[in-house]
Amino acid sequence: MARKKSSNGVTIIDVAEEAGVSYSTVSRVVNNKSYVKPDTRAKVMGAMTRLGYQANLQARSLAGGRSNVIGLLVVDLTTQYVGEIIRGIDEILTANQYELMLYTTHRRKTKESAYVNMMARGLADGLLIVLPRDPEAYLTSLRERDFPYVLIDQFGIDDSDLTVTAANREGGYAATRHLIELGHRRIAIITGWMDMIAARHRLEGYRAALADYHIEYDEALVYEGDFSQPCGFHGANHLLDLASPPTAIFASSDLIAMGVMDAARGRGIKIPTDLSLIGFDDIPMSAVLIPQLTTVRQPLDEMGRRATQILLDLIQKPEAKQTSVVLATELILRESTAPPRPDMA
Amino acid sequence: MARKKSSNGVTIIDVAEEAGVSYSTVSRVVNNKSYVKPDTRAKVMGAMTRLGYQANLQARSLAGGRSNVIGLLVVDLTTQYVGEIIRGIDEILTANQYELMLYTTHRRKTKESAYVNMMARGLADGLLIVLPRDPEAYLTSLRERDFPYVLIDQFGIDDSDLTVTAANREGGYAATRHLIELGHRRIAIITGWMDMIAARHRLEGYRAALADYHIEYDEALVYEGDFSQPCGFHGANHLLDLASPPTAIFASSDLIAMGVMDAARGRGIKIPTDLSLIGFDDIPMSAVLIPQLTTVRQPLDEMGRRATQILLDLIQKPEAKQTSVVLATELILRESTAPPRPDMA
DNA sequence: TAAATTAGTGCAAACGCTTGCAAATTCATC
DNA sequence: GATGAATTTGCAAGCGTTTGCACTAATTTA
Repeated sequence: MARKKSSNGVTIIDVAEEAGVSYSTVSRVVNNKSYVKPDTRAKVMGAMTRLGYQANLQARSLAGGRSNVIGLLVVDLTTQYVGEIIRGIDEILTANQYELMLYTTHRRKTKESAYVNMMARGLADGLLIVLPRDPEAYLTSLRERDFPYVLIDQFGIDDSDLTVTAANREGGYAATRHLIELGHRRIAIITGWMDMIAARHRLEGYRAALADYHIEYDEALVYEGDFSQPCGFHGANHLLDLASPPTAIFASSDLIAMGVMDAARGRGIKIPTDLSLIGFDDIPMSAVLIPQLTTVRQPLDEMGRRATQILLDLIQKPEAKQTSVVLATELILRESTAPPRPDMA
Repeated sequence: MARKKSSNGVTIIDVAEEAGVSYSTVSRVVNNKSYVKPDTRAKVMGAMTRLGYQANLQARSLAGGRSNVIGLLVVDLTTQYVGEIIRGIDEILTANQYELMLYTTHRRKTKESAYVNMMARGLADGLLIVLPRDPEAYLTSLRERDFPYVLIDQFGIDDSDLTVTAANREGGYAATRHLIELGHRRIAIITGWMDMIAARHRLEGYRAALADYHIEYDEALVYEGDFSQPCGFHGANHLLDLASPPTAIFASSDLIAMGVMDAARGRGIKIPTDLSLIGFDDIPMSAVLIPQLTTVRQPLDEMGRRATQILLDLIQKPEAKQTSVVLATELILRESTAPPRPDMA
């Protein structure tokens, strides 16, 4: 192995020499530990900046048993979804001097376990897991060895799992109620990918709202999608072809709603005049669509923030009890919903 | 510090004991090093799986001088752009048993340097840098200490910097020529964020094509945008308000094109009948727009792949000379372009 | 003023691994 | 059946930190 050591050398020992103290003192200064005389501290600080000292994370982690790195397990990065969450995670991590190690599982999910193990083996101090495929395998192992982790937008297998989720059910309810209150009675839903709990909860909210307002649940008005734009397009075409088409559509994601818009446009159907449309997520783009999309906002960045904070607390004060969090969703009223046309109501 | 050692214990020594060999032998097995008797190897392998051994990356890196981790420096994660690139990076990294460490710089760009230093200090074996803001500062330092890195979608400060970029100029040329060949003469462009080299190159391609076909360059037809959808919307409205409006628009990004579509729709202008539109990037969404967007495909995933491969080569065979890469862009013909209306041509 | 604290510092032993070197074993070869 | 080369293994010295323990110096306290 013709590997040159890449180390650019300046270690804690060099600093110690330069400052004329022992290396343990330097370590104490670096870590803000107890008992260092102000003079000494100053001397060491001086030496550090003079030499451009930069702690070696590897060594620190090996010796100290912690790495100041958080692992993040994610399905996929090509949607804005995760990006927003990461923005929140990042914010908290930066403020706390932690680094982020990313792993996307969009390939073989069998490798998830190996990765998690590696992480838990010293590479990371804690794990943030977004929407895992089938976490049972490694979650058990993490729990056994008491390794800190928090799940995002996914419920745990075990009650003891800490999770941060959005109030999807309430969001679905709010969206549907909004349509009902506008006067709609034939309200369709295009669901998300039903493997995901979020999709199921949004549907549950829809059903609950219908029930509360004594509107009969009609299976024909439920189109099973997968959160994507194409499924919105197809779903809308399917629904609008019904003998008795809906006057409003609740799209389980903004992407779906965009597909619906395309379909409506293709058929010369005006939104919101002829058809009301409400989305879910409030991705940035929904504010610039024409018409601007009424939707349910899901606080993704806040989810990232909260999850990270919980994880850090878990790491730093293991004795304190943490609890799962469900963040409120918010109805964002814009232009895509209106009362049904009198002749259609 | 009430930190329990999170190590779940099984080290190379445990494996050695279990297998009845010395720990150095185990190390050699793990690393596929020379000179291990097949029997011994088998015994060790057995012991490893029995004990569930998992190498401790920290220790390995400390001792061996390499970490099998690649650092990735990125501006922002909330667009698909980086996601696609990461997909490619990930592919190569996984195949080569490397891990990804992510750093997004959307906050204080002053910290970029600190991060890069930390990485270069042993945390990572190499660095992939996507679209850095102002890399001069740390690039110099990296170069000095001979630390491997590759720039993506950005040109180096120094000729010796290795970069992977797309042929933006050629793409801009191809897009414009396509419109010209359809018969358009008044062709507008909405540019990207001109701080970025890619945006400037696309514009250059546009100008070059006009020049080659002896069409006069008209500043009034150049709207300076920033790659975003809103700028496309405003740009289109501005351009279409001109006394003599364009019959075709070259949008420097698909997002811009979507904004143009919105604007056109708002004005009752049909694409491509009344106005031809071509985008750039070929984000997945552009295939599902109505009309489907003609665009110039930029191979983001391939860019990630190539950059990663170069970086790995750089690390593994430092003696081999690597060269920068410019990847071809590709004109994707779909529905949003057509010859100009006879009365407008 | 002596004894007991407390603050400040240094030494050395890990942490889990890689790797150069030397010792031991094998295997041809004569 | 010995000789030398090639193969296989083990030992020990780090890699750059953190941290418990011991020690000294500065404060209190009685």
